[in-house]
Amino acid sequence: MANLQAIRGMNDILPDQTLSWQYLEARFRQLVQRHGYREIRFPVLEQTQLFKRSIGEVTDIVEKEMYTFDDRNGDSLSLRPEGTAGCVRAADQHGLLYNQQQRLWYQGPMFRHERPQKGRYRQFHQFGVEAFGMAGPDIDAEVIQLAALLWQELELTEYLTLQLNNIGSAGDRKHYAAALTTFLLQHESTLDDDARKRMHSNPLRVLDSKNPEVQKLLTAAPLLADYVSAESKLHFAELQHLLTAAGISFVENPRLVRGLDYYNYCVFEWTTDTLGAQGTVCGGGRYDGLVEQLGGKPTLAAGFAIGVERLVLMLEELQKIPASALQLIDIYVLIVGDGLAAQGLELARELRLAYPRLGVISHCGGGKYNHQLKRAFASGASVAVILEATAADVTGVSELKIRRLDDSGESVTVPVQAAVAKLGEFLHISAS
RNA sequence: GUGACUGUAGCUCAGCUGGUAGAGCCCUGGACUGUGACUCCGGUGGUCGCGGGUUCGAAUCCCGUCAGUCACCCCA
Repeated sequence: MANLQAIRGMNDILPDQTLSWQYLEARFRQLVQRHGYREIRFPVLEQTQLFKRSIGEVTDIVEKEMYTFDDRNGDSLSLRPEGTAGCVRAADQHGLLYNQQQRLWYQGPMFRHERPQKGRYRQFHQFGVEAFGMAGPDIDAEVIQLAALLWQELELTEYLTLQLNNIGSAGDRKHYAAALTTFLLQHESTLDDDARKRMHSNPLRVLDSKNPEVQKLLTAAPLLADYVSAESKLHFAELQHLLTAAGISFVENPRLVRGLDYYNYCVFEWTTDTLGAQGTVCGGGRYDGLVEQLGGKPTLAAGFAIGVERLVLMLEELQKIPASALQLIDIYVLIVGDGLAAQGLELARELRLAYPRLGVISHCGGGKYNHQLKRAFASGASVAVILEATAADVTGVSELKIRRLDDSGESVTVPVQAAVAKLGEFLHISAS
């Protein structure tokens, strides 16, 4: 096994962690479904062309981060680096977008070939929602509010900041990019290599350069805000109004330019400073042109994606996972002595039947009293039920003991027939 | 793709200037003829990431490689 390891950047999620994941997944699923979003599932593998045409040829994702390879028949396939493209393809292919409104959500692994670091992995997971056929800004606001509600349920609101920007239409940005390039060309000598390269391939990305020299220069550069259409400004203003009315605070960030080409009008990001360098936990926006770009009828759309690993990291570091979500086992049945296996199994079955929400383990593998009690404590259960045979009882016992698994050691002895009811009393719950 | 740091038992780590490996935790058996966590004694468990090189001899030095961590880039 020593030389058979997981692929770099692809993590095994072990039992200690899956409880946190399940907690988060349950909260998210419940929330989106209460908002009328329906789940869609689509393949992990698609034609490479789908991602090139949606995300954009000159984006980092397509240029250097996709897992791309040839199928046996020579077709170029890629592991999905994000969810929106596949979601749109699937929805359109099956007619879900034909003159309809749709609220969809998805969940699953995505793949990008990047150098792993905290909060960034080659296989990572996203929750996403996509809403089609609505002109917004009301739907934009709905989608953002959905995320805000999730933070609230997870008690993360105070650690997250919403950033907004209006990036206009694709046409607006083309005009702006031309003006920006002209400006940059005039000051080429003060640019660094990175900026000089991007100036031609994707000039907007020069805007978020971290080089102070470049930033200084940019204070004199043309502003995107001067090039975006009046409609997009109206849309953006109305969205802000709706968010304010909903009590959702935000900051405008004119430098917020997302790495995927398909966005238009409003884009947004939720960021945190609790995760180190990878602070973006959720990103999204409106993408009205994408469906048509992929060959469908023009369809309005908006959505976002959440990074699951990053959220789990936040929840764990801030200790926001409720203890109840981490306790799987409530009752541990000790079976001490020979000949009690059948009675022990039956008792555990009855307990599970009576208390469907509780976890019950019945001890397997025998062992002495001490050994089994130690296991009971280790399981995290709050109560032990102790079946014990004396020399005389070889096929069953008539009494058992219920013992609290804490320092008090409080216990009661009851007839086996009364065990189910007595246990409920002990735990302050009632049988179903 | 670039950089810095790291890689010794399941886990956390020690091993000084080279002489073929230890501790704690965990697990397990027993001390106290049975009620976990305390104390004491014993036991299981390691190709020292992998591959080369230097050397009489390398966990320890050199090179390469793989992996981890964090950062750059970019994003979830």
